[in-house]
Amino acid sequence: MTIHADTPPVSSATGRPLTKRGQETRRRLLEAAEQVFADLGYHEASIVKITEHAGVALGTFYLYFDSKQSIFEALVIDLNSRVRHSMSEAMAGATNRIEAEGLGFEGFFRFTAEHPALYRVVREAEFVSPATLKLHYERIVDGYRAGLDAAQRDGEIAAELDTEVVAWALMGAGELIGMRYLLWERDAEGRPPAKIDPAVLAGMSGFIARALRPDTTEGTDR
Amino acid sequence: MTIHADTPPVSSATGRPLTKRGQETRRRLLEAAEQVFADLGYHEASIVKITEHAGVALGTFYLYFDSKQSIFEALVIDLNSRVRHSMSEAMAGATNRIEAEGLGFEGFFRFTAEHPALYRVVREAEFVSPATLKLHYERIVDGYRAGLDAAQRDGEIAAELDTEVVAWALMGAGELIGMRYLLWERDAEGRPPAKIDPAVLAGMSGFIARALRPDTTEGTDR
Amino acid sequence: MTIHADTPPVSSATGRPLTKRGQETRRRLLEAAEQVFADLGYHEASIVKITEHAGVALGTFYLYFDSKQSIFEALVIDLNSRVRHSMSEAMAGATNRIEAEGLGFEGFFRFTAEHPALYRVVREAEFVSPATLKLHYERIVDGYRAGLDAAQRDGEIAAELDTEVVAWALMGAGELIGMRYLLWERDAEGRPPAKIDPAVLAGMSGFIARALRPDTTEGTDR
Amino acid sequence: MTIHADTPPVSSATGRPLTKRGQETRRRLLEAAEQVFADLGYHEASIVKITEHAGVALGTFYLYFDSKQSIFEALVIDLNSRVRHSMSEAMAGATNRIEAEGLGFEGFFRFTAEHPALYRVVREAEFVSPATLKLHYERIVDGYRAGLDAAQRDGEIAAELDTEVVAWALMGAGELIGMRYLLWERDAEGRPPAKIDPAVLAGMSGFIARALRPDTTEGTDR
DNA sequence: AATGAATGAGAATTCATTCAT
DNA sequence: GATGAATGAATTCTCATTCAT
Repeated sequence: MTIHADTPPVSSATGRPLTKRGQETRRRLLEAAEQVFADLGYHEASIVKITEHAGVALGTFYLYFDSKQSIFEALVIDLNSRVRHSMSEAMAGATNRIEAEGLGFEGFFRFTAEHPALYRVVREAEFVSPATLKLHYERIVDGYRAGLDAAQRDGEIAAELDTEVVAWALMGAGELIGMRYLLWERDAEGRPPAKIDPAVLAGMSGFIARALRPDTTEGTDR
Repeated sequence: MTIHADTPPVSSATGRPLTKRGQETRRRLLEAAEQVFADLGYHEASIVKITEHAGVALGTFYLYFDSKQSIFEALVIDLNSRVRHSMSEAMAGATNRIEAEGLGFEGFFRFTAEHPALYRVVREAEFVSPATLKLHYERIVDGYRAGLDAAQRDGEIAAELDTEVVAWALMGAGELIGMRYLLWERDAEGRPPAKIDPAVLAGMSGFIARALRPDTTEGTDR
Repeated sequence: MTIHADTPPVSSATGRPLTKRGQETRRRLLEAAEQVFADLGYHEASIVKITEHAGVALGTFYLYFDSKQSIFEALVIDLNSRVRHSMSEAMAGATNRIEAEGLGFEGFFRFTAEHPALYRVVREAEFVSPATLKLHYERIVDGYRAGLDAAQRDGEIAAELDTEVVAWALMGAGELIGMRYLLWERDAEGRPPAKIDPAVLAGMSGFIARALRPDTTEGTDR
Repeated sequence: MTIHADTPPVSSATGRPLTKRGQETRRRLLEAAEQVFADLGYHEASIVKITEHAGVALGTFYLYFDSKQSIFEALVIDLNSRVRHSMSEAMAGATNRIEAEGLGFEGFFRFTAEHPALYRVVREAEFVSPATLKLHYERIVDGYRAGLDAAQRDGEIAAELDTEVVAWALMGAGELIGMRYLLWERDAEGRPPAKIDPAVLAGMSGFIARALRPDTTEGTDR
């Protein structure tokens, strides 16, 4: 579970650049935060728990982050860049847009299964840091939408679709499917599934394919 | 904003049946809680704020509810029954299933616009009371699914759809659309819209209609 | 060491009027605060120490005061009204203004000896609550000045004196004399004096009398 | 604002003599401390702020001073020697003792106007380092008193005055006048006065002159 | 000499819950 | 039924000081 930063100019809470040792400590705090937030949610998590998990003293936290909220925001942003990375990687092998959507969801679900923090943390962000939450969704939706727009231009999906609305709908669909079939699902021994049930993924992909496909017959769009 | 209980045998925290005066107090507490939770979210809300809003003394709260969590759960359940009522009412006028889905969403969005608490409160429930959250979603999804199953039997929607997966996807899609276009949207004066933008609703309905429509007669496409 | 309030409409931190029990608790907190601030100064004092001294729980403090600063301000104001009371009582028996000034100082020193908090607390107020400090000094100075003005009108003290400047000078003189000869003075056993050394008081009174006395001779000026 | 030390054998916290570079660093720390303490008071000041202001690293502080309290004491002592220097310089031109007192006050006020730190810092010393505070006052008072004693011997001031008490009284009077008319006074633009209002100085000098002047015999004054 | 990361005790403050009236 | 004073555990955050580099 490495934190690969979108934010290479890593700096402390006071804005100073960090020494190597400092960067290492900051990284440990972020990883601990991911774990703790994922396990307990934002409100049950505490800075004490994060620092204990990270193996540093309480005061050390404040060398790197201003507050619980600020590490939370850093984490959401980090997770966001990782999930998008995971999705675009998954979509790379697609031969057409509709297939790409399916693969994108697969990447999304894979990331979710491996990082349940994403869900928990993001959904709690609504009250904690609405702007960050918005940013998170918008970034994903923007990516979706760009793909849908391109596909529309190429005639691979129906021209009449409102790509923005569709992108938000797909985002929401994916989120709830992930919650239902990954976070809530338990096998016989009460363990969460390592990956999403292929049947569910197929059902989801089929649903999307049907919604997106261009209107039949001789001449398609508009 | 009346609380019309699904739970008519209203009783106090101690399990005793309530006098008329008691029922009135309980109702005022629930209404205050809806307001306060909607405004502040679960964690920022406090029992003092709820009782102040309700115009009763702090101690009175505990005559009616065991804890902060318990009034929260009561509220989620109440809201759930109200939103489902709102949706089925909206769907009543439909002439076919696909139209019904669109109308159902309209009802859902209308309720959301009028009761933003639903969103906020429900999404926070994940950590506060996961079982209640599950129950909330499952109740709605079950309704959806029953409709989809019936429609499938009647050939009004595609037979190959996995109705359970579709129901969860639609639930998620509706939730995020509502969040994006109702809760986050602001007009020029910074006021939230009273109802959802018809274009968005149309986009959403079209999206769903495309996804659900049966495959064209003689030869299914693709 | 009773707190006799200038502020009879005693109310809690939230502004509500208090029950009898509440008033009693508030009083105990103020008395404890006087003790603790006097012993330790503002910064070393802590709310825990105050509540322990008062024999109430930590949280109880916040039912009555917003913050450490707010109880401090309440205390300064209370002490101010008490010291002025003590001074005017002492001056009551005087047959002329110059004698009154001497007796006023005596009252001031007596109060200081009995309530060392006044000094300590007031002098620390400069950074903690400058407005309160100003108010404290101004109230005393205003009293002084009014007396001096009246005496001037009656020809009991020199007409050429700038009564405002003199009032501030006397206030400062009294303060430092009190500090030096009451707070810092220790007898053979290391105990503070119960009252000021009469010789010092005489020296001080003489000094003031000389400064204030009207210019000699036949006809007082103006 | 140079720190001209009374303590030429400057040494580090460990007692070692300092190199030239070390002396420079120490000086910068003291100057920064004067600024920071003056602006924020003792408790709000922090070592980080002092080192940042001085442009050195945090750890460097402890090469030169044992603790926050120790730099504070060094500063009080430095300020004390400077204010006394300023006063004796001002008194140098006097032709008699009573005039000298007036000029001394003028010097005191001038220093105060230029170095508001003196006040703020000294008055906070009561709890932080009582011994240092005592020392500060005693040094000034001793100077005063020596002058008064000499004047008494020469018959320039009244023989019956208790010079020690008078010296303390004058010290206190000067302090409060300075606080009131320099530190609290603000012109129309909210800026502090660069020097004391001449009318106040005259009022103060007159007050002192009256108090000190020898008793008439046949006809002394004016 | 200088640096700055790390420490951890201690401070203020909040709030769900209890209970005597 | 209703009240509201009291509780105290838990939380966030600060900062003087230490020490390895």
